[in-house]
Amino acid sequence: MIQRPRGTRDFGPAEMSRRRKVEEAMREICHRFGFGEVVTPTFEQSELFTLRSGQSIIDEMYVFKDKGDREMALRPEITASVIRFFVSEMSNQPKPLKLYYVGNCFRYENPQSGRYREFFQLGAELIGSENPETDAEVISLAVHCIRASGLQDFHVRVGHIGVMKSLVLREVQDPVVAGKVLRMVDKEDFDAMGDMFDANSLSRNLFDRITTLADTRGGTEILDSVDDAEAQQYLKELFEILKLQGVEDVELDLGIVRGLDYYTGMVFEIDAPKLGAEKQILGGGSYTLSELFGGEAVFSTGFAIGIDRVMLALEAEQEQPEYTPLDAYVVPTEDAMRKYAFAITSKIRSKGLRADVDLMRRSMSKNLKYAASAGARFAVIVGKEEMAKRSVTLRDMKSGEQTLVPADFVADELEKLLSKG
RNA sequence: GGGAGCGUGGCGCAGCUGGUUAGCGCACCAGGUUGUGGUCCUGGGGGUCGCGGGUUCGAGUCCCGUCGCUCCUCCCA
Repeated sequence: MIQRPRGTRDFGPAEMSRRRKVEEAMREICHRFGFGEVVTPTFEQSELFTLRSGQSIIDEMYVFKDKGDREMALRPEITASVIRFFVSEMSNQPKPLKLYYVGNCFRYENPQSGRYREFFQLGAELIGSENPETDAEVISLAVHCIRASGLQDFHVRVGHIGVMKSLVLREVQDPVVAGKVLRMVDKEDFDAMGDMFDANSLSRNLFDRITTLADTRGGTEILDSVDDAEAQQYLKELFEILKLQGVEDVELDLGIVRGLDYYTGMVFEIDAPKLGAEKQILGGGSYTLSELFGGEAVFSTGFAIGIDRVMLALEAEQEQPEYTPLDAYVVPTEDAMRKYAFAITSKIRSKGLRADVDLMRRSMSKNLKYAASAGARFAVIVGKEEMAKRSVTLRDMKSGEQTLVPADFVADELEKLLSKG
């Protein structure tokens, strides 16, 4: 038996139906916000990703040499591809550019709950603008996407890495040491940071200010305690606009610090508290990546949603909706009626309804049983008596109620009954 | 990279200290039922007990190894 590769999943029809609904709802929100879809390759030259995230990620990617001896990687994320696409082919488009994507990504990691080697992301990038309203627009889009999925319990945190960066760069003279400090803050490794402070004879006072800042979170009222005047003003405007867009309940969290250099200011995360260990369902922020890929410096703000985790969070908080893949299942009462059954089925399908018909030459009794277990909302009984009157019987599989309808109007009648629920 | 738990028909499981033809529930297929499912009855198909080795007269059961799954830690683009 061939096994499924580690960390990958098969999705059956019922699960795909739920996933597609969530994905569709999010896409719809993206379109409403004026974002257009892009699709980029599933694999890229691996350099694209090491440029963005550093050499160390090579161990966590699926890398391979193609037949022309080029080093390729299955994409571990999609932002890098979108920015590559922008730099090489869309940089002369009118700004701002609003792009979104949905796709599978691959990371060679140890699988666990909410973490897979193949996973799915929906993300958006707003390219060419840098100001509070731009960031607010992107956060608002992100929050609306999550809301559209149906998830109730989620938590939005917004931070600004400029506050921490300016504090560290201002107080630590050696830029190499400053970089180390920032990375340690990112990893919340304050023990190691303390040791390094001692080794470089940096003041205990600065250490305390950094840890305090990393711990600063709360409502907009804590904005007043931000001692970086520029960031303070920026965040004030950002939160104001968010509120006007109906996005409240956003926590300010100055502890969100990304170690990577291209993050410029605002950073944000959303988690679903019900998920436990892997509870982050979305991450984003503003950055400048384009010059890394050989373009001019262009500011962008973007985010990516972990669709798999959103699905897990939805499962954790709500009953799964019943899967009814068929509006009608057509049942001939006897062999002589089978050909009519196909004609009726075709008639129903052509009206856009989901219909199926017996292909196993089963008895009527078994067919009704099958119709129920296959999740058909109605059975359409095609029998001799009805056909004599050019009619068929519709049977509501929930109530058992039956109605005789003219064969020519099956689909219309079904539509009417379906709309009643 | 470190740790924990688990591998027996499609799914969920039982199988006591080793003992003869490996079971149960659900699901699937058929018949009872040549015009009525979500009741019932009967029958049927489907398992090299994850894999390899060892101990033994005999291994699903004990020992060693190995692979896989799940979760935690770690890491996070």
